[in-house]
Amino acid sequence: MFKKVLIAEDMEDINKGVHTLLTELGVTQIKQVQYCDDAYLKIKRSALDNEPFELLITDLSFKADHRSQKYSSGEALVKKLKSEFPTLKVIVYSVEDRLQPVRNLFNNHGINAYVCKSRSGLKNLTTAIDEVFSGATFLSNEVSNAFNSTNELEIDDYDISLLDNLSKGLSQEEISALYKEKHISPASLSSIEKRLNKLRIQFNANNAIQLIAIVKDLGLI
Amino acid sequence: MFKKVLIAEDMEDINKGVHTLLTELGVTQIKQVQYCDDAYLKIKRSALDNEPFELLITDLSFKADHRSQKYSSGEALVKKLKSEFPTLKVIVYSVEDRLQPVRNLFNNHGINAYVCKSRSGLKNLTTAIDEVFSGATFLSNEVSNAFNSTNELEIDDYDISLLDNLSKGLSQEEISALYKEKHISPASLSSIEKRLNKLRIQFNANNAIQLIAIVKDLGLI
DNA sequence: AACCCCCTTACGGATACCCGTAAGGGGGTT
DNA sequence: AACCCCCTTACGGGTATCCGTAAGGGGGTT
Repeated sequence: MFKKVLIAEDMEDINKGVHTLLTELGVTQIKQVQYCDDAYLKIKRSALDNEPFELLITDLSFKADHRSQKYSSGEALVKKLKSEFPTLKVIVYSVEDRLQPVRNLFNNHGINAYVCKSRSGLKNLTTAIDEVFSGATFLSNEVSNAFNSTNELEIDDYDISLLDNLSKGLSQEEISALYKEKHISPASLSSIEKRLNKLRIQFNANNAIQLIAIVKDLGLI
Repeated sequence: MFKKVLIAEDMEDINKGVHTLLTELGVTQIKQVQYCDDAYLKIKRSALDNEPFELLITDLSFKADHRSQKYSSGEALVKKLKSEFPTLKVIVYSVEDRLQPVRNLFNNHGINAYVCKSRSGLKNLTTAIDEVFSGATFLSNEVSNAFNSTNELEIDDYDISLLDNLSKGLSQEEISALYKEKHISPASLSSIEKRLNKLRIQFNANNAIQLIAIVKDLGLI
């Protein structure tokens, strides 16, 4: 079993619950932090001291408060840590159950497990820790179809950018002008109309208003 | 202090944390449930047995699973309970920090306290329990300006209905026709346009698209 | 090179949205 | 009754959107 584990979780009750679990699993060195920056510093410090953490269990969302943070989310923290300490195992433990963010964490940041906080969250977390310790990955069944491929979308970053700009109040013509300026292609009004038309069909929306409402609900923007 | 308290919270780790807290506060009879329907049944049962619960601490969101539920959210549960057992004290303990839902819980359902889950969640919960026990109400400072009046809005149910129909893809003309059919006033296209114009100004939106994006973020619809 | 496919772009018409102006119609005040 | 205020409604013009059609252009195949 892991010997040295760090828990990053801003809510004290959950933090306590995970700590209890780890103790039961026989982890001897458990540290807890409530801020992302503290997590980074602790892991950095331990690495320098040649007593590195083997596993990080982290939440995704950390409420902002008076302390200003360099890393404001679990995602930012994981991104930084995985690039600097590739051997560190990371389990994300979050309520987030949208597929897109989960895919992103695996594909772009290389996390080792994703566990949804839920009724059986702690049980899943136990399994995840076992799996990760044995070198495998783990995915809660709430989000198990994140890699089902056939699922939703072939919506790319361009589509997201389009929807995002729309939701910010830009007209399609303004988006066109913006893309021409930033040399993003396609930039013509006509192409933007076409792309939005495709998205409307894909999401079964009558108009741009409903389209934005739908993708907001899905958490795409 | 309260003698008999029920905790309704689907996540086992938090549930456990709250239980520990209550024990430390000297509450002798603590029951825990992970489903809204169980909460209702337990409270009903205890009332019939003349050993009623004095306090309910409940979450708002309960993840749906295989068990179909009559009350799917903490709000539905609270609404039902407060109408049937007006003397039951209710503390809502949730991550939700949008002002509108909080206002709604106090104004329409008569809850006694609202505590945001956060770093200092358990501490706030302790205060809330004390306050409620002494007959007062409590509001986490994360949402303390829910009743600041000068804050946002005088947006009424009509506005919400308008925004909701817009987000469902209806054109303004279709909404007009719908309102005429359902005898909702004002129903004319002109009035609907005016109302939406007011909302756009109020929320600083360039167009209907951005307006919907904003009110979705605020959780108004 | 000639060909084909797909993506980008341009244009035009129908519809919807945005905005100002103005007329009708209660409800309360004098 | 006459007046005023506010809300509802009607109408018209400008702009944005939705949607079809068609022309240009790069990349790969024969």
